[in-house]
Order: sequence, then C-alpha cells, then structure tokens
Amino acid sequence: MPELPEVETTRRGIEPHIKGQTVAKVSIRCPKLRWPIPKSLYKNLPGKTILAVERRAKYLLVRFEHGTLMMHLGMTGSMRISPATRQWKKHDHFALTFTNKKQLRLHDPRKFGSVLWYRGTDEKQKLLAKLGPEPLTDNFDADYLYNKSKKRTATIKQHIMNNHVVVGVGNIYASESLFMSGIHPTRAAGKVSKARMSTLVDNIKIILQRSIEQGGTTLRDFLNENGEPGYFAQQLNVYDRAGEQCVDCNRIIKSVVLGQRSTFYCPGCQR
DNA sequence: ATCGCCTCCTGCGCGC
DNA sequence: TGCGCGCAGGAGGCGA
Repeated sequence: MPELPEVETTRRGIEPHIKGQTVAKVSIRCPKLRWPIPKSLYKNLPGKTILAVERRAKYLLVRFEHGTLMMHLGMTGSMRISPATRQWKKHDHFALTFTNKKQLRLHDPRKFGSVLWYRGTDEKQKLLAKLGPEPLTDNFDADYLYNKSKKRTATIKQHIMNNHVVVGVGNIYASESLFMSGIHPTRAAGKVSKARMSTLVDNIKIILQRSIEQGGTTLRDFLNENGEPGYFAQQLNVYDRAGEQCVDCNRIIKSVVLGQRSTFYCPGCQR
C-alpha cells in the first residue's frame, strides 16, 4: 500500500527516465480505475514533451506545457519503466510510450488508483485545492497542528489521516507515529496538549523522512524487468502486531477499528 | 464545517 | 491440496 514515501520514491525513480521525453503513444488498456481514464489523453499527449515530474500529497503530477497528468497509486499501484516491446502483464492498465521506445506503465491490481488530466493551475484542480500542507515542509509544525486541532472531537488518529489537516500520513504511519509519541490513537484531537502535538509532528517527519531515505536504495528497481519495485521493509513497532509484546514495555499490543481502519497501539506506552 | 459511513476492486488468508 | 468466503485498504462522495 503506497504511503507517501513510496510515492516519492516512485517519483524519483521515474523522473530521470521520462523528464524531457516526448510522448509517441497513449495506451489505455483498462479505463475503469477509481475514475475513468479520460479518452482525451489519446489526442492531448502524443507529440508533447514532459517538462517535470512533481508530487503533491500522494498524487504524481506529470507536467506538460498545456496541462498536467495526475496519477494516484491507490493501494496496490506501481509504476515502472520498460522497453515498449515488453509484453503486457496482467493489471497493466495504462502506459505512455515515448519516442525513445521506452514506456512508463501503471500496474494496479485493485484499481484504486487513478489517472486524470487537467489544465490550468493546481489550485483550480478540485482534488488538489483543499489539501492540507505537506508533512515534510515547515508549514507543518506544532503551532499549525495544535491550532488545527482545537475543539476537534475526531480521534487524533483520524485527524492526522485527514487530508484537509495534513497530507501523506497513511494508516501504517499514523499508528507508528502515535506510538512513537506516546499518544493513544482514540484520544480526541482537541485534547492533545501542544507539547505532545509538537512531539507528534516531529515523529511524523522523522518516520516519513527515514522511509524516503530507505527508498533511495531501491530506485534502480524501476528499470528491472522482473517483479515489483522492492520498496522497503518497514521497521514497524505496532502496526499489524496485535497480540505481540510491545518493544518498549512488553505489554500486549492491541488493535481497534477507527473510521473503518485497523489501528494498533500499546496500552502501556500510549495515553 | 464536520463527522461517519459507503464504495470501488482483487489477492490473500483462513477454515474446512 | 483445493475450494469458497470474508476482509483489508486510500480517499472521495454523500447524507446527517
């Protein structure tokens, strides 16, 4: 399940191979992703050159002079660079073939991903307009999160997973960052002190940054013919560890469902 | 404005 | 070993 570090790793992995390349052909094998892949891409992209590959939240933004190709990996999406002659694999839904005979492919078994197109600024793109700050920028700090949480009754875990509050904190890292911060996931967001909120902000940044750095070692996998990009084995302290002992206090890790999402915590370490 | 539930889809794990 | 069932999960949409 791509979290923000995997999306950033994907961006860094594909950028050197597609930036400056000119699209020769668009292939839509299965348009039924989260939203239909727009057919307008067939006429919009051929002959056009990629100017930049950027990221906002978990969206990859491929910039052209006349618009932006916006892609999301959903839960199971992955991208890779391959020769244009390589045969299609099951669940390869979308591809751009470039004039240098290389291809960018989107592979997504569960089809929760998306491929969209928009012209104009990001601010006018509906899905991007209301997003909160990037977690690794200075805009996301203790003052911001504390003020944003005042009077909020939602649990702190759901709060930090809310894209209007801060983007890119997925289910795994939400549990992990709360464990690192000693904050119980069911605590109301508005009831977390500023000091503890500051710790939480620091830990979210540390966890995401560390994961992005680990991803750096897998960048060459975007060119491999076989298998998926390796991504990285996470060092997880609580996620998916219900029933096991806490690494800090030896009490038993518990799980609870919040907002339809499994949540893991240590009843000894988190208050 | 905010909250909570629903939905999309497929592979996997579990029980038998 | 094989089969069938139920569930996980990102995040927008919607109703309250």
